[in-house]
Amino acid sequence: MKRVTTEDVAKIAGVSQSTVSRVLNDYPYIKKNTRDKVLAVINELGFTRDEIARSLVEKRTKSIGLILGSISNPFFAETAEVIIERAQELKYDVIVYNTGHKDENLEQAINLLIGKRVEGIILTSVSKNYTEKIKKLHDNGFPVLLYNSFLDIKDVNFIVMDNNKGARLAVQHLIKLGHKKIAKISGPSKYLATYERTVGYKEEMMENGYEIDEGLIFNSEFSYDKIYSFTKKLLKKKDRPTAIIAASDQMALAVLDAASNLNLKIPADLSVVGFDNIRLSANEFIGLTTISQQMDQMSLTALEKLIFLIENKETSSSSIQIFLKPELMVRKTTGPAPVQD
Amino acid sequence: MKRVTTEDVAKIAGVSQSTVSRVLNDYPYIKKNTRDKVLAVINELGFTRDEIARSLVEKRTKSIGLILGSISNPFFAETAEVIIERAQELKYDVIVYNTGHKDENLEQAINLLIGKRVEGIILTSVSKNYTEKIKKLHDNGFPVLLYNSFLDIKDVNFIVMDNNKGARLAVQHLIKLGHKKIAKISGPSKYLATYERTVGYKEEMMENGYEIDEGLIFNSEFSYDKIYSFTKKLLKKKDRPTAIIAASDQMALAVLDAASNLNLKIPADLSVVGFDNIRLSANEFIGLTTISQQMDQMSLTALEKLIFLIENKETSSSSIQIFLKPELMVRKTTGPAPVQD
DNA sequence: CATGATTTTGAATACGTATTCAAAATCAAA
DNA sequence: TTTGATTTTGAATACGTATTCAAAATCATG
Repeated sequence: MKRVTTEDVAKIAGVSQSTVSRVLNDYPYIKKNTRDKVLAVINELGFTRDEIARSLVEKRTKSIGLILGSISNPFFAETAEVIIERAQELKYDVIVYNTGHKDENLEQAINLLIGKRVEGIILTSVSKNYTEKIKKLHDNGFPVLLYNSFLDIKDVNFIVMDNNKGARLAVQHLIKLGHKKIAKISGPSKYLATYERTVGYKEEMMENGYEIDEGLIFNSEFSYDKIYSFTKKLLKKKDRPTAIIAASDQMALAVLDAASNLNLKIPADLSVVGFDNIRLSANEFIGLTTISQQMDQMSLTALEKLIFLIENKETSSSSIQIFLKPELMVRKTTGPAPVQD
Repeated sequence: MKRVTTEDVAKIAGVSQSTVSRVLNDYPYIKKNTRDKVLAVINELGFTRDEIARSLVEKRTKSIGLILGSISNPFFAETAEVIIERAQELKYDVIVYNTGHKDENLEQAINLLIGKRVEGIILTSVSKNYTEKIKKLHDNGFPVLLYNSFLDIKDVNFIVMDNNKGARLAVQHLIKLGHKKIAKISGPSKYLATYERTVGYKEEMMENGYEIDEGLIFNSEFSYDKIYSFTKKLLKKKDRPTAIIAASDQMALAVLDAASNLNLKIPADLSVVGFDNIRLSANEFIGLTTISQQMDQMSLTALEKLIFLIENKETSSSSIQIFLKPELMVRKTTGPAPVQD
């Protein structure tokens, strides 16, 4: 499949390469006659412009990078969907990487994306270990946007939920329902969001006069199997918790699964709260009580802000820092605390 | 952020641009001395090779396109995850598009990807309307792989499940459980897979001595809301079906949701079978009976076959056509037919 | 139809890299 | 040391496009 170039088109149309290029770019000063001739040849040969070559001279690739923790988690999938669709509308394409929450993959993904000259990157799930790397990118004027992920860097662009508040909402809700033994299963401790939520949980517990039982706070990888088996172990204990706050809706599903395996009734025996409000949570068959992140809006904003950063790189210098308000969505997986023996 | 080029590096290191390029590409004949000098400068300046320029001369982009129907459907999300991760290992990057099952988006995505000079495309959800377009690509020697999607084109590469057989498995299972009124909610009729499954359904019904009730066969878009409200209407009827075969697990979830809303017990009042076997289906809390597509293997194979096609474009000419065997996964959403009044 | 303004075109160049070709430097052997 | 082979380097060019700059063609006006 020999590539057809503007040169080829030019030769056949009997004009110069520059003229062909002009036709492609809708230059004003082209005789209708030649334009038609060129377009005809373009059509005939099935010419398509080589965007790679174009990128080289334009110094623009019209593509962005999207680095996700794990696409199979609906939180990321739904995010990706919104971002990718909106990007297509804006004529950007999206190179997606999936880190599987592994730091080395994140590092590699960033490097490859920079090499491919993407014009900006949306990053989810950035661990504390990468603070320096992100800072350097940002300081170099490269548009980076942290999504649902927070780092302690001055001026870096991010869009996140107020994690502390989110955790507090979950705790408040459960306390109101009479729960005293509330477990918290968090994500890996390398994420700052994890830390903040844990702090929120602790603060809210204490402000309500409960002591913090460190034995009820866990960090875990985002692996279904790990959460599942871990939860089972937890729920088999004599003094098991009556409620569990999971770090994400997906985790919550694994928790529900474990509970189901032990024949615990939800919410009669156990209340479960998730985080994210993925679409599935609203499914009446499941009805997961959760802390909503306004995902659709968050991801749409993320994309648009990134594009804004890209297209106003020179002029604007202010950074974008958005905190979204979390919201409690009460559904079927939470209920009054059971009277324990 | 002025870009650092090999030229810049060369100047500072006191060598020629070609030498820098050679160092980057691990050419054998470079004096240790100069190599070290160059590498030092590269490091110091934070040089990263411009893969765009490289692509232009190498005539390779090391990137592929992935066109999905809807990433928020776990079937596609899980597929994407496997493909993207394996691609990263093989040093390819993946430009993802989401068509939302809209033909015009598919068309645009293909064009943009071709423009970006991706070396191959994995396509899901290709409607019949695009047979010609795909055929042309394929005939031009461009590596295209249809994933879970079938078109009536000679020699085109695809990897699909045996849809007819899959539908038959579902029907067999339900018939064995005593169901007589089995509804089939299919995807849009523009997909050949839809057609094949419907045929499988009909054939199996007839071979078991049941008459085909066209009033029990429906085509619907993959929209949660549509499926939900449609199913509710269907289930409110006096002579409602006792079992429903959905076109995908995600659809099945909407069906379950509708049933739940009507207070129908699953599977006592209604049996539901899905298609795909997304991970969530195995969740004990849900336990969806479904037809498994061996998704992980299917997507891994898809990527590797596409790469094979790319890297052996010249030599090999045989096409890749893989039919995977569907498998029935019996779980909690199917049970004996209720005795109806 | 001459003139100047305007429209239309082509030749040449740049983008950043890899590679060819030839020259320069180094080395080994006599 | 000289020779011939070998290693190491640089200059020039190509990849496919966009754009500058100047020349050619066309037009309007007197």
